[in-house]
Amino acid sequence: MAEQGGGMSGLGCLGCSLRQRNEWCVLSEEETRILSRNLKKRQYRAGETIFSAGEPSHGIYCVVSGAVAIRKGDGEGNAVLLRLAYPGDTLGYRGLLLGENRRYSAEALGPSKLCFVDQTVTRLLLDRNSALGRQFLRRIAADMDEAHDHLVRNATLSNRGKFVYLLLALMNRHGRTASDGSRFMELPLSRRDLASMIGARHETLSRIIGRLEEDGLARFSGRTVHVIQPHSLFREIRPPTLLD
Amino acid sequence: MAEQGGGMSGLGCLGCSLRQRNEWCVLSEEETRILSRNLKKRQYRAGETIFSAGEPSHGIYCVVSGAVAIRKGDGEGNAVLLRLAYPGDTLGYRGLLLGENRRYSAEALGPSKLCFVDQTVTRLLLDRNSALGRQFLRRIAADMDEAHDHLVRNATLSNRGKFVYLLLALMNRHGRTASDGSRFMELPLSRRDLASMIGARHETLSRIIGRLEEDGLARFSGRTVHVIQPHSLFREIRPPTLLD
DNA sequence: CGGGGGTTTGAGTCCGTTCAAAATACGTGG
DNA sequence: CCACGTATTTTGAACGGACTCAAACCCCCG
Repeated sequence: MAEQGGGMSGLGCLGCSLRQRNEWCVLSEEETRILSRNLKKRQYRAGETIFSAGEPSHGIYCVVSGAVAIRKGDGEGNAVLLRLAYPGDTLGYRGLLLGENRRYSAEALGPSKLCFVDQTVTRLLLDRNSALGRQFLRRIAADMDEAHDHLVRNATLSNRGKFVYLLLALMNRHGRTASDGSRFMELPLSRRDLASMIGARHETLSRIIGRLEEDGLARFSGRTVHVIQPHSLFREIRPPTLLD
Repeated sequence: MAEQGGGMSGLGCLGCSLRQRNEWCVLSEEETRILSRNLKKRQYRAGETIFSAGEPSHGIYCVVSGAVAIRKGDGEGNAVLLRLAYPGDTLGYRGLLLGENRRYSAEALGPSKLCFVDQTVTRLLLDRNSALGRQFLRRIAADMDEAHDHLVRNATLSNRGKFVYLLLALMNRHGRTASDGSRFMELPLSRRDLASMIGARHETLSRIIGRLEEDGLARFSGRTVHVIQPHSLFREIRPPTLLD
């Protein structure tokens, strides 16, 4: 039977459709077989933690299906949701590269499947195939850009602006377009987590959501969001530009 | 004559003391000579711009002496000072890796010396010596950690907290300890830039500085800062922890 | 001496937080 | 299937922080 989102049982990584799009795509058939034989695939339940901050890094994870939340604390008990990871994303490469303990934790948002690749196997492949290292470089460089953009938005936008941006980003991933052109989605996150992503209290987020509804920009009901005119949300974050 | 902070004229990179501590340290003597022959060293005046966002990436820069401000705009004219780069730091590797235009700009804060390494030379060395790629991976991974910590602080700390943190970080780089144990420094940045680093208006920063002085935590006069008890500043950002 | 940038200060307003309580959804066991 | 307890979400009121707009100030430089 074909597995959902992942590979065909018999072929291992060779049959994994994700491999086309992530860093492992540069591996030869032989190398891919090495990878296949040495990874552990595992199913996680919703809310289950994949790894936690502070524990030693034994290898990297590759998201096969589902979604994963990357959380990071500041040592005072405050935890922030840094970003979400989706099928094809690779987690935990930094611990591997720097030989440090994990600096953040990863938690399955819904039922999710992940592959674990041991440190020694990764190193082996990294040595065998120098293109793999280059792929990781590109990946991290892209992640870096994202983090920097995030920093700029945080310094620039209001809480409302940050939330609107987040909403549009989530819509890109999780949204579907209705027949009338409006868009809707199931939020993959609790309000608490949404709030922590924009660095605000959950009460504040509640009010922001309230105001967004008043303004007719979106309708929220439980975890489903409905955006009538996505365009008007864009105007929120790219505000009154006179020349445009 | 020995050059300040950099290398000895005759030896090129081989004599560069910085090489010990940055990613180029893994190059062989032969490779280092290739590097030497193909880089352009240049002096920048205070405020001079090294490269700007949007222009194509032709290579990477290595800070030899001085300090460099990394600025990034959000497309609306708001520019944020992301971080400072110091001797030994390498700039602009992302454009190189992703083959994209520069996404931020770099400006010399004071008189600074930088080496420029062309794209083709970097690629050549990257191909010749796979350890160099690994070094860059480690470097970016570390930068990434820094960016993520920055994100968490932004989501967690108040403006005052963020500024105190910034002050302590700058003190680490630029500070000197007086005979009585207090510490002082020349700020390398204008208040405007300091404000943009914590994502606040410059007026707000002024008031924060005022309050810091009222509270006896620091004394500001022009660009010189004097911190009597650095310890009490630490208490500001690692707040009332009961068990400690 | 007169700009001009950078910096400080002031007043008013809005936004975001805190603390507290009510309302709603959710999962479990009866 | 319902009742219950728990966790999440919403709402309220009061406070404080941060922003805007504006004016004054300062200091350096021509």
